[in-house]
Parts: sequence; structure tokens; C-alpha cells
Amino acid sequence: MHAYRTHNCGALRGADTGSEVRLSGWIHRKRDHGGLVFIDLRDHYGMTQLVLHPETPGFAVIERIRAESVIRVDGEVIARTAETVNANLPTGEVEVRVRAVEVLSEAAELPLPVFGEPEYPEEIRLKHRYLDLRRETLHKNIVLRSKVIDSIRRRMVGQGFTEFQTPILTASSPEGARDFLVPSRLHAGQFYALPQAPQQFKQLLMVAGFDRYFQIAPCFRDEDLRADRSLEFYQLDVEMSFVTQEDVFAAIEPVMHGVFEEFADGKSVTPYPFPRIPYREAISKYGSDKPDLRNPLEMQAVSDHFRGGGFGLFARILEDAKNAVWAIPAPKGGSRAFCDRLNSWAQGEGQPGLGYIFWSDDQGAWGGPIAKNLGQEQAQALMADLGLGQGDAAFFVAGDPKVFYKFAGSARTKVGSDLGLIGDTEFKFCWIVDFPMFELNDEGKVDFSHNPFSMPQGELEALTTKDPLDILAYQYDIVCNGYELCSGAIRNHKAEIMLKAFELAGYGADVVEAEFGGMLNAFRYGAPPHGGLAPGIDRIVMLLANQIAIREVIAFPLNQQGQDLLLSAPSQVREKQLKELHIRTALPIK
RNA sequence: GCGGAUGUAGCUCAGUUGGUUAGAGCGCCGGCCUGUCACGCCGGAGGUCGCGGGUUCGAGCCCCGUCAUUCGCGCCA
Repeated sequence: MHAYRTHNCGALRGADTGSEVRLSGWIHRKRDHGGLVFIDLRDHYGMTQLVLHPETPGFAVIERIRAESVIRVDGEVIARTAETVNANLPTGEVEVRVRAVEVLSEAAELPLPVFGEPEYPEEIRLKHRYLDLRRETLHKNIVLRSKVIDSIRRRMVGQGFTEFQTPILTASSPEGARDFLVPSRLHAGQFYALPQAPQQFKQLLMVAGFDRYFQIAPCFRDEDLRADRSLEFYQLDVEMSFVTQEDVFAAIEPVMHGVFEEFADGKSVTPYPFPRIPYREAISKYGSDKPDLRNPLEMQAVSDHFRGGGFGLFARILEDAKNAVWAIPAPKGGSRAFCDRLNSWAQGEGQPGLGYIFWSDDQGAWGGPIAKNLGQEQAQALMADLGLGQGDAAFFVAGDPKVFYKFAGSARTKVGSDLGLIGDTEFKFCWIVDFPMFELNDEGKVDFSHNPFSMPQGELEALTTKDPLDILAYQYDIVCNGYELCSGAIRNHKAEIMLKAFELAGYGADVVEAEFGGMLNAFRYGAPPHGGLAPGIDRIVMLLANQIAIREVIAFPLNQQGQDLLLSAPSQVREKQLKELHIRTALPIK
């Protein structure tokens, strides 16, 4: 007989009745009746009920031992009587009558209970992650993660992609997020950087002729954390040669759709091709470049209704040509209580308030200061334009759209969720396309708005003839339920276009050669047109596991301060190590 | 760097208008219990009410400061 088990804890069925078995696992739960003890024995595979009688050898030990101790038992599989069958357990038709017990590892008093998984502070969960990971929900999430990655890998290979590994110790790059630096011992005063993404390597692999690349790639960015964002994360990194934007979409849509269908657990998944929404349209309809399309509300520009009109505040704002008034429709939101609630929410968001018009259901009365000043006829025309009527409301934001669009977007979300319009039964996908290549930075200078390696639409001609702020890039995101799941681009594979693009953003040729010389040179020896993208693995699993925190789908996550509470990282290192690295610390004075 | 929320037993939380000895459930410890599966019953231990200061005859509760946790903003090509 095997030293530890003949079956796992999820294996036994009625057909096994009468067989002699050996099981090992954790004591999930103990029900001690004095003259009779029941134990739910748990392992990765499931749970089996054990029964011990006073004459069973080891009975006294079992009575004393705590939950989560690890034991091995020998015994006989007994069919449960009809009244004692547990229909909730796959093994519930049987139980094991124990004849011998061995304690393999006794558990001390638990800092974190496993059974029942009550809510516990994150600090304790992370410090005792090995216990947290025993809990059913997290255990399942981690298994789901593995299955999702396996499914992605099979789908990618099936489409003719080749999996690669690229360096973890690489070069720092001036663009993008803050780098994690690794000091070099062999080269005093010099540093490696951990990759923010394998961007340049995958492009070099295209230049090298590998045609279709993918990698489940670890990425590192030293920025402040969020619930859905960690310092280290994984991307499905993809790159393809001789492709247009549409070719990239056609390659990745079946993968994303397929993976979501496979694990959606009954939720519907947008059929592909996914809708394509230009960036500017997304901003003006949803106030966001990652719209939650489960929310049916769409904003509209309604400036004309207010220009020179009775509502002085908005009319004055509109005297400045760059300003506008946008409306957020709120069907069935036509009550003073609802509108006032939204208004105070807006004030809580640091806004002066949120103008509104409502047409009350009961008295057919118009409400809100805007309606009063605009006049009932005008208000009615405006509401009709928005497709709204009695019982409905509309909210208004006025000013420079560049400034207010984010707030307008969160107001759209707030109205949608408060009106119960956002269901939880679907995964709604779209592409956001046509991102602007450049934008003005805080100092009012032209800068890359996203990825400097993207190909501008119109290529060199656009760069030399158009206003940089009007140039669009072949750059795209996949958005699902309000999460940016993926971003990518058709790359700029021509050295002269790249130099020109960087020049517009204020970088001289010398800087570009110094920072990106390796890749630039590669483009001078025959580079295929290429493009790709990189869906975030953690976020995909998060959505599929119905979690809002990335830490719920990572086995050993950092906390929000970027610390590993289990193994204590970051931590001070020995003086000798610093010396070898030619490093002296200069801590801030408190 | 900034803003909101929270901080009472190991954990989740209650605690009235500022008023006697700060409570419950879970967990833990002890006892009883032969059909439970959230087993049940009896008993017990466990508290610097985050910390510091203030107001008051009296502060878990009010005020000021501070720290921690958490969510968000900035940031994240």
C-alpha cells in the first residue's frame, strides 16, 4: 500500500463500498460527539467524511488535535444510510470508518481560519498566504488562473504562434513607467532594469523573421498600486509580421472570445468581430477610453440648446469656443430625490455640482434650476433630443471637455449603476481604436500620448504635413466591462519615421540613437511591417473569477504598499552585498 | 505627494443624548454528548476602546494632532 494514500479525498463513491483505503489530508472540520467523531478530511481534490469510534486506535489523539492538522488514515469505505447521505458532497454517499490514524503534521492555533472562509484583514491573509490559499475561493481562483493560461497557450500555438522567452535583466528605457533597477556587480555604477514589457525584444524577433511570437511575459512597473494593479504582472505578449491592424484583430479575437466563453460560467460574451470605437467617440459618448458597455447610457453634446439661452451660467461658459455642454441621460431618474442625490455625489467628487433637468412622473412637473431658467419649451425640446420624456432626467456638465470628460464619464457610470442599468451577466468587449499619436503634456509641449513605437496613420507624410495633435496612431486597446484588458499597435518599423516622430516629441536624433539604437539599427537591415498587442493575464482571470482585486488571482501578491508580507520584501541587505554592488544608501532625513 | 472611509476581544461587529463593572457571534481553553456535516449543551480565559493631547464632575462617544489600514486621485509608453 502507498505510504500516504490509495485515493485522494475527492475520489470515493458508492461503488467503492467495502474497499480498504488509505487517505491523507487536512482536518477541515471536526464534529466531536464524545462517543463518536466525524472528520471532514480535505485535500486539493475534495472532501471525505471519516468516522471514528472510541475503540478506534488514535481516537484520543484525534479528539485533541486541531483543525488544519495533517493526518493519514486507514479504513474501510462504508455506504452511508439514506438519511445520512450528504448530497452537497461528491463523496457524500460514503464515509470511511477509520481503523488507524497517523498524525503527519499537527497544526498550531490558526491565525486565519480556513473553514467557512470568514472575511479577514488582508495583512493577516498575506502574512499567512499558505493558509489563505487553502480556502476554497482563493484555491479555485489560482487553479482557474492555471487553466486560463493553459487555454491561452493552446489557442496561440494552434494559430501558429511560437512561444519565446526574453531577458528579465535588460536595459532601462526613458519612456513609460518608472523602472525597477538592478545594480550590476560586474559593472560598477551601472544598472539593469526589469522589463516593463518585452516590447523591443518582440519587435527584434520580428526583424529576426520568426513571424508570429507570443510569451506569457512577466512585466514590472515601479508605480503606485491599485486594487487592479500590481508592481509585477503577466501579459500575453503577442507580435506578428506582415500584418495590418485588422489582421491583428482577427488573430486575437478568437483567442479572447474563446477563453472567455470557455470560463465565462454562463455569462454571455460579445461575439467577434468586436465593435470598434474610435478613441474620440469613446471619450465623447462614455467619457472614458475604457467604457463599460454593459451600461447602455451614452452622453451627447447639447451645447446648441444652451448657446445664448436663458440659463446664464452655461451660456457664459459657451462664449469660449473650446467649451461645450454634455448631457448624461437618466431614463427613469425623474425624481427630485434621485437628482439631488447625484448632485451631492458630484460635490463629494470635488465638483461644484451637477446640473439637471427632471420631468417628474407623478405631477408631470419640471424640476431643477436649469429647467426653470431655460424655459419649459426649451427644456422639452432638449429632452426630446435626448430621447427622454416624462419620468426621466438628464444631467449636464459644462466647460472644457478636455477637463471635464473624466468626471462626466464617472457621472455616467454613477447614473447607470444607481439606476440598476449595469447587469452582471455578460462580458462586453470592444476595441478602442485611433488613439492620438501625440498630446500636450503639462508644460504644453507635444509629447507621445501612448506608445512611441506605434506607426502614425499616414506615416512620414502625416508627420511632416499635419498638426501633430491631429495625427492618429495605429494603436488600439481591448476593453471589457470597463477594464482595459489589452493594448497594442502596428509598429513603426522605419528608422526615418521613428526619428521624425521622436523629433516632434522633442527628442533629438542623438537621444533616440542612444536610447533605442539597438532597435533602430535592426530596422536598417530589412524589417518586416509588424504589429501586436498584450492582453493582461491577471485582469482576464480577475474578470473570469468575478473579482475586483488583482490580489485575489495571484498566489503570492504584494500588498498595496508593494511589500511581500510572507517573505519580507523589500528588506535591508547585508553591508557586504551593498559593497559588492558599489552602492551606498542616502536615506531621506525625516 | 493629495483626498475619502475605517480603527472597540485573535477575527467580524454592536455600543443610545457624554453617565455604574464595555457586549454579541465566530475562534481559543475546559467539561458533557453515538449519526453529525455551520453538530449541540454547560462553563472559562481574553480589552491601554490605534496612539498623544484637550474639553468635562465624568470621554469608546465631543475637539485637535498623529499613526495604521483601505479605496481612490496624481502616476501607470
